[in-house]
Amino acid sequence: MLQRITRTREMPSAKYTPSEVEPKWQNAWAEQKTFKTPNPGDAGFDAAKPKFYILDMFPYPSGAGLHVGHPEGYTATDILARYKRMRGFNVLHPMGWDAYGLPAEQYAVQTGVHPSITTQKNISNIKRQIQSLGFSYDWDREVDTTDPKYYRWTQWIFMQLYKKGLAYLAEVPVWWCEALGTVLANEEVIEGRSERGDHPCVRRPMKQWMLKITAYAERLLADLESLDWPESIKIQQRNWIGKSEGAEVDFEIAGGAAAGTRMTVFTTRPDTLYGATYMVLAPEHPLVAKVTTPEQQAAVKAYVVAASKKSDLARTELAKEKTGVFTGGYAYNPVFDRNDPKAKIPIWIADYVLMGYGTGAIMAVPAHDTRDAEFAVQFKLPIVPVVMPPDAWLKANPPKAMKDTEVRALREAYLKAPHTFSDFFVDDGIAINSPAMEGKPTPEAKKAITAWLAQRGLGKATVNYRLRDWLFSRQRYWGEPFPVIHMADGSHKLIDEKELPLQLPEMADFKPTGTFEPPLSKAKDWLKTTDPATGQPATRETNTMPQWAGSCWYYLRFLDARNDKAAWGKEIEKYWMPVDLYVGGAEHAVLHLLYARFWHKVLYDLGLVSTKEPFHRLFNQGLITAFAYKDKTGRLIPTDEVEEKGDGVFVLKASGESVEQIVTKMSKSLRNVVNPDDVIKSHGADTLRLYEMFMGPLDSSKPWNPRDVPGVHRFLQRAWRVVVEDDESKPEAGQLRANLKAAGDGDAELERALHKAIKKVTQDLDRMAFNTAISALMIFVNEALKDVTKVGKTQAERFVLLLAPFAPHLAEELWQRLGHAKSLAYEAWPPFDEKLTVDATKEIPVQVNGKLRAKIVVPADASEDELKAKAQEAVAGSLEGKAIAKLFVVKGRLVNVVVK
RNA sequence: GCCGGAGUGGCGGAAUUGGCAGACGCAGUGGAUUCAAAAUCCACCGAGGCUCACCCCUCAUGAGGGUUCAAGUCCCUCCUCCGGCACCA
Repeated sequence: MLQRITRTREMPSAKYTPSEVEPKWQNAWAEQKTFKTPNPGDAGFDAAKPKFYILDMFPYPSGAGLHVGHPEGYTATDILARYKRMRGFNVLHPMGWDAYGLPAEQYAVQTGVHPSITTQKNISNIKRQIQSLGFSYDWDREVDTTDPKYYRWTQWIFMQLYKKGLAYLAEVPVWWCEALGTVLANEEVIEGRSERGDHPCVRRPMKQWMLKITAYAERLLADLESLDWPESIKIQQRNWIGKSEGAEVDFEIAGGAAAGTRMTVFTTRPDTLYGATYMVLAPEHPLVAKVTTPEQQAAVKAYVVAASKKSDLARTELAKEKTGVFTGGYAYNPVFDRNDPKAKIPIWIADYVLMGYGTGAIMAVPAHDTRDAEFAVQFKLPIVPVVMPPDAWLKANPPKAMKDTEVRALREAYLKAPHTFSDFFVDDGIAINSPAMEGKPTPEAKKAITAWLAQRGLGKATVNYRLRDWLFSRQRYWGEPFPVIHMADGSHKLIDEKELPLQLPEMADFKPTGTFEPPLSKAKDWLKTTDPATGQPATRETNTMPQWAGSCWYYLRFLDARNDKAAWGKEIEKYWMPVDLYVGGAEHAVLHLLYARFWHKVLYDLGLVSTKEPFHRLFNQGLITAFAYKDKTGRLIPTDEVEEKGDGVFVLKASGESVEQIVTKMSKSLRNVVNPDDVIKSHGADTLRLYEMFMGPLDSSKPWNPRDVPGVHRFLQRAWRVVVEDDESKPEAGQLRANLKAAGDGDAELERALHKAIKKVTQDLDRMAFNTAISALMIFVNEALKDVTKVGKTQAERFVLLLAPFAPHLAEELWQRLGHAKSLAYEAWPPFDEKLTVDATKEIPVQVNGKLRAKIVVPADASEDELKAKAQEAVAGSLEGKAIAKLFVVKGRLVNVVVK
């Protein structure tokens, strides 16, 4: 009896059963450490092989677990990792956890459960989910940013930045969220409310740690050129860095208390200097108090106070109308003689000028700048044209009364009254009313006036960046503590490296302090320390680092994750870096990718890494969306309230009212969220992997259609059937098909189909076109199942290897059943013969005057003459009585006969 | 407003350099198998027309124009959707 049960268990299944096959192989890979990757110097390391570092953006282990968007990118990288191993690469493919984050801390505030407990629980859940998909990560390299063994080195890198003078304390305005009791990063606040919880936030100045990313602005911009990244991401980074070239120009204040003081403005259009009819200072500008006359004092003060209460946002988005106040003061425009009445121009303050950019002061040229124009119109300030637009512009934007007027008249009108034209001219033209550069085109005029100013010590060419320094501290508990102490005299210094990691104090109470002090200020014992160098009492920094810190360098820790002597080994870094392919969502286009590049460049300057850039190639996967429905009033309807009535017609179950199918982000309220666990349970991990890749191109967003999942599952069943007899009514059920038991070449036509598939899959993997690669596999299986007894053993084997990166569990099972004891993970990728990828004969379309008229069957390599002859024969009927004007023959493609 | 990206059957999507538009999958229709069903297999499956049996014809890749023997693909104008930035002088 016992024996019988054992025998039954050992009997291989006849049917494709993912729930048996998948855990079996996941366990085998884990036990045998199939995907453990040796480093240079380790046993088993083969230096002769080329390297491939393929990285996923590591996830935040949220309590909600994985959604189907995560496995999309992870599956793509896993397929490529497996493929590259089979192509003979040393593949580095790690995974870890970006585990600091606000949710765990908020949960701690509500429940008192320590964030590390919540975090570990979430990590183990999400790790289970990731492992259930059969990804080939080297789990011996797993990292967790909240692990002291990891953040010790995050703190160490901060110390390097500090020592280089790239970290400093500054009083800056930050978002304070009363309800959450913390400061939030700009990106965590949307329209003045917290992203999480939707609580109101206010701007207030606080002392914060800043990192001097602006010192690297030029290199961060220039080195983008060398990267194989999506152009859209590069453009976003360029915009964010916002380089603009122009000039600084000094204006001297005329009269009053500040007479003679120089006021410097930044402009990208020094060529319009003769058109500057007023000046504007940001309300926070230090010269405001000095230039304001006693009569204007009250009005200016009121405006400055009002502006300080507005957030940056209110100053921009809500302010459709320009506001400002005249200070009563004047300045001399340096291009005019002091005695010239045009030289003296009024100084205003207005909040459309920002203190944080350039010098916080501008020269206003209303004729050639839309913002200045709006302001000038509002406050009736003079508008002087100094750039003559091209004729085409004048004709396209004439004053209302001057439509169809000739250009000469338009030019005269422009000189007299540019504001009467339908738009203000802000582009390049010819300098006018500008003696120092009269008649010069804008680019030359800029050079001329900049040189003119420099000669007289009145200005110089300057480059400005929009990029600001990085606000690097948060008033939170759950983050890396700064390795910094503050002395009684207000100075600060780094702690000793031997003290690392500086661990977070254990706390029972995570509630906000109720003041602006961070939660760590409550850990009194931890707070007080002494400076070992001087023996003086000192206090620890109570801010913690932002979540970005840990993710700025995790790709480096993966190289040498268990090293407790250094953050990573030098030789190891040299071997693996840079990351060859980095895959993740486009939401990190700017922040994470810019911060990581910044740190990497600092490490490069310190000689700690060997490459200038961390991520050579970047690929953004698209969003996975879902279907929902919309009724006539535009109301969104959850999926489960709708049924389909044939071809694209959907109606409400309750009323029968017809609704429209639309695509949305997955959301709980629309009940269209897909949980990967459910898909694995119903169809298996290989089906989930395959469906995610089959949906469409990796980089485009596409809707999840539950109805399509069984389609790819059926394909896997068919693939199984190529190898295994699955008819349970037959005595040989569950066995290898008879034609596969002995070596054999298989069918010659099928061999061609196989070579076609190998070629297509190989080429498609090289261009990351997974959907079409899978389609090629399907075509082969369809071909093979036309007569499954014709499949030869090596054909089956090569097909299984081809399938392996996509559906690794199924492939391993079939590989084993084909008689192999070892995993196929390191088997050589099957080669193809170009000659066998084309059929012996080909069907060629024949067109007459571009319209399809016939098809001819010719040998694949038929000559042009042969095609010509056959084609004319085929369309003889259509050619009757007509003269052939021309004959186009595209070899192997088509013939087009042009007749008159 | 500015900068990107995209519009192809009922649905997801294919289509090397301009060369048969709709690969592959889903859904649908008809049939085989079955006591029946599931599963599986076979056939059909853009729209319209034709003496819808066979052949064949016309139209069709968001709209309109253009270049070309030939346009989903190249050029111009416009529309719609998605993403990013938003007074940066």
